[in-house]
Amino acid sequence: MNRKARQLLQWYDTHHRLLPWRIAPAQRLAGEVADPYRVWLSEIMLQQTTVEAVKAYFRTFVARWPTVRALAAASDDEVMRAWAGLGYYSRARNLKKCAEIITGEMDGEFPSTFEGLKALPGIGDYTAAAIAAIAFDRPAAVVDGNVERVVTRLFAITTPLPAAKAEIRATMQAITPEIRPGDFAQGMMDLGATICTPRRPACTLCPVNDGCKGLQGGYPEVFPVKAPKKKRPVRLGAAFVAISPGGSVYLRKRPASGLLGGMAEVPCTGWTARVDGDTSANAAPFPAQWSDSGSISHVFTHFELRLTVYRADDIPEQAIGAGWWSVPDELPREALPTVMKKAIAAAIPDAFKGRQIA
DNA sequence: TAATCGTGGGT
DNA sequence: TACCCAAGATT
Repeated sequence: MNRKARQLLQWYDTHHRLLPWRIAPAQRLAGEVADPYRVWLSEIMLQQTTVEAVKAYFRTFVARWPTVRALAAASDDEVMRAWAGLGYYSRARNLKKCAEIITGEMDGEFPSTFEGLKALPGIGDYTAAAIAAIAFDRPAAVVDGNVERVVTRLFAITTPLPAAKAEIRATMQAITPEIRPGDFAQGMMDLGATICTPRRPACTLCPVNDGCKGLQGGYPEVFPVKAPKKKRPVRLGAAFVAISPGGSVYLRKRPASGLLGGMAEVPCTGWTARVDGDTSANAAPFPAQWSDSGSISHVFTHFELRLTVYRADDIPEQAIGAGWWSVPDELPREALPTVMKKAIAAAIPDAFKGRQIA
């Protein structure tokens, strides 16, 4: 085993984070192996998402669906409702698809190889390598944002991301040990999350500082070098909150693909990342006494959306298109993305009973 | 390769 | 305020 891997594993043994999806150290030392289902579920949830945000969702999911078979047996809507608020909703759609494939075509067993895992929906290079290493003890090169930072610093890689990805992966592969590859991968990520941080890394506490080219150069924090990013446009639109005499809100389902695909919404004008929508009450989905309830702003990855919110009361609970009327008690359990909860809360301040929306 | 795809927290 | 960042995948 190479020197860096040995140092990193020794550090991980005493400094690893205790997380709900990891097996306890004592169990690990006793030879117990991680449950591939829990590893997979956590890795999907953790894609571009902070550990803190994932913890509660992970606990909810495993309590409700303890096995991949249980998840496969759930309805699409149940899964989308449970995922609401976590973002990147294609992950939830692919999660369900993947569970169905594993249950229906693989006898409930996850593939144990990188290639087999990567062929499944929602599993790309990172996730396939992570599951292979953590759940199946395969020496796959696990490269996430933490590893990109740690590796570019260790080896002073000056190629900008994303062009540097191939070089980083090859370097990670070269230092990944045959023994304990899963712990090595998790150790690299823990190191990036706690010591080798984006700003002001704690190099004096780093277990591999003796061989770090970035530290030797004097400015480890300049790594990884990244290509310049474009600025985020502002888009406009309107949202319409129709309320029945009983306090129900009219909702409809968004198209299965694209932004917020498959999630619930209040009727909106046709805003997209590229095009503004109408912001006037004239654009309402049906005629009513629409009154201005102010506006909300929501920041997506690639654009900012400003919605003018309109409200209309005492609308009879009649059929309108393909939507449905959601009673007050059900509203918090609908598959509403955060931007829609904000819009509804602008029109009905206590719609979510003071619960934290964002 | 470049866009698309959420949300929350930190500085 | 305005960025940056977070266990990326898909098209």
